[in-house]
Amino acid sequence: MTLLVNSSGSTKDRILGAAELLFAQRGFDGASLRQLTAAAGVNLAAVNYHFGSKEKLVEEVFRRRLDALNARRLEALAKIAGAPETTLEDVLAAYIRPALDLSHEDSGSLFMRVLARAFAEHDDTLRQFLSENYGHVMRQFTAEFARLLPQLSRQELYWRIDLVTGALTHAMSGFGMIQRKHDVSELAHREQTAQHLIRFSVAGLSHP
Amino acid sequence: MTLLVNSSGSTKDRILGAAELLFAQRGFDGASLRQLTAAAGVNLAAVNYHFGSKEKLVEEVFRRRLDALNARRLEALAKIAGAPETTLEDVLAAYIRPALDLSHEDSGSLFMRVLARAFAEHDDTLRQFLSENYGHVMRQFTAEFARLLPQLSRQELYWRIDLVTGALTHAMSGFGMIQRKHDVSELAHREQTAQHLIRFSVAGLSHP
DNA sequence: GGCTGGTTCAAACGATCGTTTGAGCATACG
DNA sequence: CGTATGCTCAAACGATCGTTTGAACCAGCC
Repeated sequence: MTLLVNSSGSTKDRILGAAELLFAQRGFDGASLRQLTAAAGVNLAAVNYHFGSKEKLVEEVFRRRLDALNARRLEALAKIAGAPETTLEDVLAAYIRPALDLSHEDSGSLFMRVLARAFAEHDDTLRQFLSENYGHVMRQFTAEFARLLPQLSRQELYWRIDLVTGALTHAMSGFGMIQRKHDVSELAHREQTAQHLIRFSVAGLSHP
Repeated sequence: MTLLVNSSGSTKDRILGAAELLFAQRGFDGASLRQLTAAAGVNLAAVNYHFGSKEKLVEEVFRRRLDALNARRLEALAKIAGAPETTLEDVLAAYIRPALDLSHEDSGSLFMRVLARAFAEHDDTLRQFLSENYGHVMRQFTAEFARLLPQLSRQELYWRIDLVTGALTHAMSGFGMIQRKHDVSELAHREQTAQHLIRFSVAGLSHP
């Protein structure tokens, strides 16, 4: 069905691109290395040669996007964290905007779908990988939320962050897929989406 | 690893129970019919004999729970829909409480996990099945939300409902799994959870 | 008893899975 | 030129997949 993804680029990059697409469409188990390498236009053995195993390939698909994404998130957070005039909107924007930006670079929107899948899977190996490598990001954001919402108990705060995370993950996994009206520019659409997500999250986090 | 689920009951029920558990743990592709029938303590061929195929079994796992769940939701909604004194809290309670109740019947909490998986998978066959059979439920709730939030545009309302749905699906897929403090009764825990979800959803739907 | 329809069973079907192998190819360096 | 080194390739490995088959079993009914 799907033929040739990314006919240019190195073998590793072609594999990563095809993996992102097929993992998003059919899941980690559903997408086979044969479908994947056929779509990438590379030999079947190339996956094990370059990545070692299918599981390592999955991790690399995450690493390639999350390293950059979370770096941008932390960079944006660092600019505002601790400042007295910082608002909840600012912190949420630091978390949300880098993800929406990614969704409009090359085929980054597919990645948010892959991320949503990983979120729904309660696979221990994958969860541990994500927690070990990117757990500190959520920890820093949580600390800033706690500072801006001192009236909330720890338990209450965790509940709300969990719910917001679920909402954002779900929403962003569909973003970039929906048909956009032709008279709305991509940038305006992204800005509108950001506003929806941010306002919703502010309301969910800070309600009395 | 997993041995014998539901050693009593009919063959069909044993299969459905084991399927719910393994689909929740390993996904629809990840759980094989051999693991499944071994856990159920039935013969491998029993799945195809009773259900026709693995895909039909998946549908039956959904049907068994969703028929009852959505019937209860609509029943609760019917009691309050259209009434002048009905609040957003009431409508959200009609949607949320039946799901939390299910999570504390037998192994119903596993089902919410399966549902969350189906939500993350963008598989067309499964989505169509759910939409055809249970789409009217969300449509009725949406109509009532629209009535109670007349100030919102259609587009704005859909955005908020989508975000709330994502939050609830995520939260309920983890509910029943978390370790509960021993000094908190099950009923109190469920009520506390319901309050969290309802208040969050009200804030997300009705913020200015 | 004999027969029937519903159910279970072990065994096998072809297909597909992730992974490994060893030969072949290209480029770079002595 | 010779020979390493990094990479690609077709082919095969054993394992496991969903599904099918045909015999065996077992109630209930004539």
